[in-house]
This record gives sequence, structure tokens and C-alpha cells, in this order.
Amino acid sequence: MDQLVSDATVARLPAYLRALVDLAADDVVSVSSGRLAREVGVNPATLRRDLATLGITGTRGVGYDVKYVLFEVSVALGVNREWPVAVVGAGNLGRALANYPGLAPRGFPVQVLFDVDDRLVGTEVAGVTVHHVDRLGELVPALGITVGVIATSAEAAPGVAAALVDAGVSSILSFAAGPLDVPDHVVVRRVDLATELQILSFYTRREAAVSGGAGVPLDEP
Amino acid sequence: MDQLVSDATVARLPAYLRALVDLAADDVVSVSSGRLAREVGVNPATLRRDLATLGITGTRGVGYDVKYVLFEVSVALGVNREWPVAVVGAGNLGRALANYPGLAPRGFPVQVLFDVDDRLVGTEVAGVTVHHVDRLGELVPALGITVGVIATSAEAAPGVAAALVDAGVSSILSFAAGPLDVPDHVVVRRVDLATELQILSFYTRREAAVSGGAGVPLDEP
DNA sequence: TAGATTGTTAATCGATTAACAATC
DNA sequence: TAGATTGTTAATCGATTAACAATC
Repeated sequence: MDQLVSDATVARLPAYLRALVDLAADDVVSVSSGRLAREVGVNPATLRRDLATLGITGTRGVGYDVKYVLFEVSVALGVNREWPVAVVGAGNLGRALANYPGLAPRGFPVQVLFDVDDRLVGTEVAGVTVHHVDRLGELVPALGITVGVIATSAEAAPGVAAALVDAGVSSILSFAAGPLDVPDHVVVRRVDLATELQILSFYTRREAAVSGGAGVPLDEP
Repeated sequence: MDQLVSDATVARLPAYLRALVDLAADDVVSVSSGRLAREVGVNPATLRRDLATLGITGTRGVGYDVKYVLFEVSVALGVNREWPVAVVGAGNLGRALANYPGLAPRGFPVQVLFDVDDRLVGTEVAGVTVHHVDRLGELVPALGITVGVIATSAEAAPGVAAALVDAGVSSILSFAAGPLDVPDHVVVRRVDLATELQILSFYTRREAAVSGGAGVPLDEP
């Protein structure tokens, strides 16, 4: 856990992890920075620097021990332990998260769902019980949950974030539009679908303009 | 549409758009880079540079005309027109997208859903009909759709991406794990929940380590 | 030893931002 | 004119990567 690890390095770690898992599954024992970098699509020097900042070393003339690097990157990303997750909002998005098959095997089991709707309270989604959001402050600490996912409306999100923080959650992933105000020690990441689509549409229009502007009206004044 | 607009600038545009919409709603006519930058949380010089690269100008001594900048940023992000969206996968995530209230008002109405499951075909979700994925190649061009969202399993995603490209889609937002192989002229963005949570957990562990390591076992060997 | 590959220095690249002349 | 604010230059900062000595 080094203060010096840059955001750019952190953003690449999940891709390294994926490639290392694949290599380990293929029983590859040792890998050079050149090969691993090619598989991830980065420069070998960048990869070596990234690993070095995490304190991960290889052997000159040989390469990196796959199991060792896999273990260390897993530790850095916290994937070597379980982070039980509370999802707030049991609408379609919340239910999609409870059903999402990629979470539990990667250490993020959805342990509990919360909603304000009494018709949903008491039901089960993918084996996860929906509780009333009023019980969040009681159940989240009891279940040892430190990760919260906000899958509510934008209006409800700030209140939910405050409740999660009060319940001791230290990381929040929010799908609600709009920024959240949380204390410094709480880490927030946001996924905003409309923002993603806007960025996508910027590049699409540029691509269309470059390749001859086919089809997409430019609407300039 | 300037080839010179950096990714970093593009990533900030949606936030500018949001702030400008708020200002326009409050009937603010003119805004300085200082004020707008404060509202977005960026440096004023960065904001001025971003606007300049888009060809957006202000008036020295006065500031920027809110309506004009709002219009130009909207055009750059393609928000001044409708981009009908096809969602492939009518599971919980696909249904969540069809129900997501932030898309249609921001120019991305979900126009059609596709699924392989015959039990879902013919049903409606939030007024959107679910069609069999076999009809994708026919319906997507007929509906003038150029944006596809992949909300299927990771296994199905590559085939779906290929079908979308064949149908003439030029932008794809994928929620499936794993990268997609598409032609150069197709723009892809991926949202990977497990990756988001891994990055979140990295920062959470670091935060925990900095503030005394309370609660989070480090599991070092 | 000869070949390979790391770890890291130093160069490069690109993005951010302070500063200020231009100008409303 | 005096004050304000842009547009842009030039400095700074940080990240990437070529290159190579260290070393297995």
C-alpha cells in the first residue's frame, strides 16, 4: 500500500490480474514483462515500473514468477479476501447486480439488498434477501459489510450515501447520477450511464467526421 | 470535431454540460471561467483551454455566454440530437437500462431490446418491445439505430458485438466482462463492475493503511 | 561465458496550470 | 479610462517509454 502508486497504475492492475489468472490457469510458471505486457496491451517498461512501485520484483534474465505476481497483485487489489457488498435499491439494477455472475467469484458477494418498497422487502433475489432500508444501519455492521453499491434514483442517492457512511461503509460504488458528498476517508466511484454514452457519442461523431461524415448530421449553426 | 481534442478534455465535457444546464436553468446569461470551473471542480485555465480546443470562445472582460457554450458543448457531445439505442440482453441489466430515467431525456432513448430467450420475446419493458436477437440485423438498420448496449453474459458478448457491427452500429457500450474485437471505425466503451470494485478496494485498503489499518486484514505473506 | 531480462535512469511526451498581454 | 476576463505562452508537473547497466 504505497502512497506513490499512481491512479494510472491502479487502473491497469485489474487487467494485469486477468492476464495473470489466465497464465496461471495455463500452468505458465514464469513470464517476461514483454509477454505479459503484450497480453495486456501496454508497454513492457510501463509494466515493469508498475510492478516495481507495488514492490513486486522479478528475476533478471528470467522474468516474473506468475504465482508470486498473481498473489501480490491480488493482495494489492484486495481480491484475496471477500468484500461482502450491500446493494441499496432492489429495482432492476439492484437485482441485476445481485444476479451478476462476475462479482462473487472475484471476491465481491452481494450479501444483502435494501429497498424502501414494502412489496419488495422480504423477497429474495438470487438468494439474497431484500430488507427495508431502515434496517441498513443495523444490518450492515452486523454483516461486516464495508462496500456499498447505490442503485437507487438520483434523488435518494445522497441520503443513502449518508446512511452507508454512518453504518461504517468505507467504499461506495454509485450508479446514481450526480456527485456524492462523503467524508475524506470514504472512497467513492461513480458509473454514470448517460456520461458514458455522451463520451461514446463524442468519439462516434469524430469518427464519422474523419471517415466522411456518413449518416450523422452535424447540426452546426 | 477536432482530432486534437484530448481524451482528458472529452472526459470533462459531460461535467461541463451538467453545470451549464444548471446555470441555464437558473437563467444565468454569462459565466466566467472562474465560476464555471469552480462549479465543475477544475482549474479555470484548464476549462478555458478545453473550450478553446472545441472552438468555443468567450468575451474578454465579460466571460462566456451560457446558452452559446451550452449549445456548442451539446453539439460536441451529440446531445442535441437523439441517438436511439438498442439494448441486447433483456435480463435484469437490460431491463434496468430500459427503465433508466436518465437516458431518454439526455438523448439516448432505448428503442428496442433483444434477447435469445423465447419467453421474453414479445414482452414489453418500460414500453420497449423485446425482439429475438435473430432479428437484430433487420431491425437495427430499420430503426436507424447506431448505438448498441451489450447487457448479455460474457460468453455471448463477442457474437453480439459482431452482429451489432454487421447491423451498422458505430458505438457500443458493453457491460460484459472481457474485451471486444471490433473494426477500427467502431467505438467501444466498457463498464466492468468487478474492475470498478477492484479499483475501489485498492483505494479503500490504502485509505485503511494510511488511517491506521483499522479492520482490513492485509494478508501479507 | 553468452543470452536474456530486470530495474532504473534519463529522455520524451503530453497534460495541467501560472502568468500575462490582449482586449472587452 | 479602470477593471475584468479571455486566449495563449511558457513553465511545470507527471506519466510513459527508450535505453542500458546490473545481474540472473
